[in-house]
Amino acid sequence: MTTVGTRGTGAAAPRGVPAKRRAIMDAALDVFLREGYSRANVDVIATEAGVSKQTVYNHFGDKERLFNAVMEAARADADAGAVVDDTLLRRPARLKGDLVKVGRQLLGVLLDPKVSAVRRLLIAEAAHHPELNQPCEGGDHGGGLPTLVQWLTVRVACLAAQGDLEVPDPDRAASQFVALLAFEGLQSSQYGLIPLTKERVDSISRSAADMFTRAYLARRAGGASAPEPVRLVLAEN
Amino acid sequence: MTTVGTRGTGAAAPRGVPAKRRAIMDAALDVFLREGYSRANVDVIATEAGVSKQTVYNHFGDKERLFNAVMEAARADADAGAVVDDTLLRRPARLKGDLVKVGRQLLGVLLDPKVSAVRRLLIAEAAHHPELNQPCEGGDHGGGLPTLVQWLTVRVACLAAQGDLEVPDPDRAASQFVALLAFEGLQSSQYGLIPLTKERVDSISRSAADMFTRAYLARRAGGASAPEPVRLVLAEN
Amino acid sequence: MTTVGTRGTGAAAPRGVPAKRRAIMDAALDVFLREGYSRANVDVIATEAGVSKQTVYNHFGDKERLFNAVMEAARADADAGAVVDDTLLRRPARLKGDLVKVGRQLLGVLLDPKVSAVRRLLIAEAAHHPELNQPCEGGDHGGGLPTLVQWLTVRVACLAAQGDLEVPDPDRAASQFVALLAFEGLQSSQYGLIPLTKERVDSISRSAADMFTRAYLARRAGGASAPEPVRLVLAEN
Amino acid sequence: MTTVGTRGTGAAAPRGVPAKRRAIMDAALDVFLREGYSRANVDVIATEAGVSKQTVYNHFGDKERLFNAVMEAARADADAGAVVDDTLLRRPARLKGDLVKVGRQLLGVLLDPKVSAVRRLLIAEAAHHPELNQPCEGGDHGGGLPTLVQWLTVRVACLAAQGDLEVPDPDRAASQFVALLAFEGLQSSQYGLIPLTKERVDSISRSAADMFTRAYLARRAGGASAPEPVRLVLAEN
DNA sequence: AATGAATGAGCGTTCATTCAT
DNA sequence: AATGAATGAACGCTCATTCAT
Repeated sequence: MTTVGTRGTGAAAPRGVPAKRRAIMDAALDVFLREGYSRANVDVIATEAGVSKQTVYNHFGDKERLFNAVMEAARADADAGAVVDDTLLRRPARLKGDLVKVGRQLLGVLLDPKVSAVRRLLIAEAAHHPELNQPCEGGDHGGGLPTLVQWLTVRVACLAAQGDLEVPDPDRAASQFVALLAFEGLQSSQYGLIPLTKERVDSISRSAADMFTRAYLARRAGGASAPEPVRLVLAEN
Repeated sequence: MTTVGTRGTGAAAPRGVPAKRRAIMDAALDVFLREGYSRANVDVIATEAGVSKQTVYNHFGDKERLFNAVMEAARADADAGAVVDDTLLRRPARLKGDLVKVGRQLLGVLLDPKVSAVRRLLIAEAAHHPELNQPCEGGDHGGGLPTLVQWLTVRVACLAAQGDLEVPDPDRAASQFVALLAFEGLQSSQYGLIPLTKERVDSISRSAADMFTRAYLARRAGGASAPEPVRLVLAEN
Repeated sequence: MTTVGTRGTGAAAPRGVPAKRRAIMDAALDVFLREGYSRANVDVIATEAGVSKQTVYNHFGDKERLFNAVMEAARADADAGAVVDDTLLRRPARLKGDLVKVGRQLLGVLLDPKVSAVRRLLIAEAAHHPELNQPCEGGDHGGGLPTLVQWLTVRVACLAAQGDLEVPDPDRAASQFVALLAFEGLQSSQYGLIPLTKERVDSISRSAADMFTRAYLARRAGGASAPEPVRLVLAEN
Repeated sequence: MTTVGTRGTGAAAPRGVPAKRRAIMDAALDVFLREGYSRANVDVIATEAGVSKQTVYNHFGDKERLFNAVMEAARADADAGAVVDDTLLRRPARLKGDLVKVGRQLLGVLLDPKVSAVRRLLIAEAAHHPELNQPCEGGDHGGGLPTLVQWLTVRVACLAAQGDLEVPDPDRAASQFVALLAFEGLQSSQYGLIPLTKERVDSISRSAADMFTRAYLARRAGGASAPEPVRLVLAEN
């Protein structure tokens, strides 16, 4: 028996159809991200995948469908990787500090080179491949943003329920925090093309956390992160 | 007289080198925005410009330089169009309402179909045409954002100087307001691909204005723009 | 059975890769010789070879490499065809007559239309394709000259060893005989462009043979073609 | 008066029609020799001549006629430059040495880079421009060979008349001497593409002179240029 | 006579896709 | 299912030539 099943001979060099399909998709993603859709060359994809060109066509029909399959998978991957430390934002006393940490982590996944390349490609090809952006409502461009916003929404809602935050709409507040981080981060890094310095990441995160706490931190006695006397004055009213 | 001089009969059909150059750039912008860089066909550009292909090459050397020239001009145009009503944000009593209006106008210029197409193309080609995004620091992608932020910074600083706002850094605050608007707007509209409903624009603008005022509105007696009961409740504490 | 295997029905219409490669090279040689390198049109070559243009590029990469491959093969062919009657120059008594015959045959292969066309093309493109003329030392331009000179050198050396010729350097003498023939022949025929009359060929051959015998024939008794008394005197030593 | 006649303002910068015609021809010759006919670009010629393209067309009609005019002039120039020291071959005692000197000079003019380039171009384009080689009978390819042969013929005839040479046909003998030099020189130098070392030139010249004297030197007392012992023996008679 | 702009045909090369094995 | 060879349609760019000034 020469050709074995998918996991026949162990993990060393998986053979068989699924492995080839996977190799093609990996190579295709690389090439599409590197070159863009129309510059990408099916020959190059086949070569980098180690298969013949016809095999690519047998599996995916044409370049367009290959692209769609690859980008869908890429976005799923990006979503899977969009996680932050789940222990954060659980202790009110550390709220602002945790927000900064959340910001740093979020910028990390958001500006990850591969995730960024996916996002740029989705934006680039949005007009020519309408089916790409339909499924994901809210118009996410490949960074797992909905996942992150959802997580943050829950945390904000909890903090609000505990009285630590004063938010009229936790979902909106979560989105706003992400917006502050993401917009600044994307603009500064040319949509992920040039990496941000650690200082810049910190600065962006602190700015966002600062505005967020200014806006939504509950104004009660001992608010550590709201030392301004004006608030006290306001409270007197 | 059939053939007129260079500036013969007026604006009806301007002749001469500048007019041709202009026609080429207009056609090229159309085609590039419609098709993207590598899909764009120089033949089509020439035809749409009403000139021969070699005339395009005589003027611009090659496709790449044509692209650069066109995109540079497009960004300049976008910057020129990036203006909001300059009478806004001058009367503290109307601050929040004015912020909402500023937001609506800003989203209008930001999501203008052509401006959006330019931005998408700049993002799409950033990796292959590094020279495109260098000049503009802060990494602007074709929406005249720096211009708008600058204007807003001035207004914020004035309001802060009058004591109406309490902002540690007017530039940062202006950027944040824009970030709230722009990120939400871009995500919702697929980077300008699908127009936003008037309601969505209003919603985004109000959310941004709300967060902004929550964060930065000075808390002094008679804060007209902070009528939320929550604060009153808060004041009672 | 309509479509046959690679080597199906014999020589009638050979199929397969080698046959196509050969067809391309044949067509390319024809076109290059007819038009020169830069006038030659790859489309025409493909059509004359009965293949598509991309097949040409699959096999040879680009026009330049196709040219190099074709010219190398053409020179090898020319060398293979560069033979004269090997029974000549073996009998001293017929030396001069044999030299004339050698001359005629040599001019025949030298001025063969195809060989001449190859030589003209090699000369024409020498400056633009330096790799073409490097391998063959002595700077041969496609007529198998080294082969012929080598053969002649051997014969001259043998005759000298027998005392029939008096040559200080057989190789040089052989080259000189060829030079006399070739230069006159090439000049007269416009480098093979216009065929030489039989009379002209004879005249050139006789002149060369005459000078050769005058210069190198041993001066001993009975030298039919050397009636000068000096030679007789010389023979007495 | 701004534009003056051809020699208006002195030799510094000749103006006027003839100067322009000359400038075009000079530039065209450069470009044609450098690039060959079909690679040569009329735009480049015009630019190098310092005139506009249309001026080229006004003067010469089209590329073909420009080429013909230029090549005709180039051959005339080459003929004009084809001279050797006219004091040579006048003293029998120095005959062989003078032949070597003639050979060196002849190789010098024959392998002059520009003359060689003209020759290569004439050979290259012979098939496509039949009118180029018609006028000059004997099929000369741009080196002034007929001129040199003619001069040499006269000298050989004189020497023969004096009894120093024994030549059945001075014209043929002169051609043969030139053939020995030229063929070897052209082959060795890749038709003038790579310069010959001084040693190689000497070697070629001596070989040709040696064969020539062996073949045609009159065998009488005092043959100064035949130092071989056999000849000395011969001289004793 | 001279110029700069313009033209249309053509060329080398590439690419997504399909046959034949 | 997989391969290597083949295809035809484009595409970016160039060039000899001409028009309008």
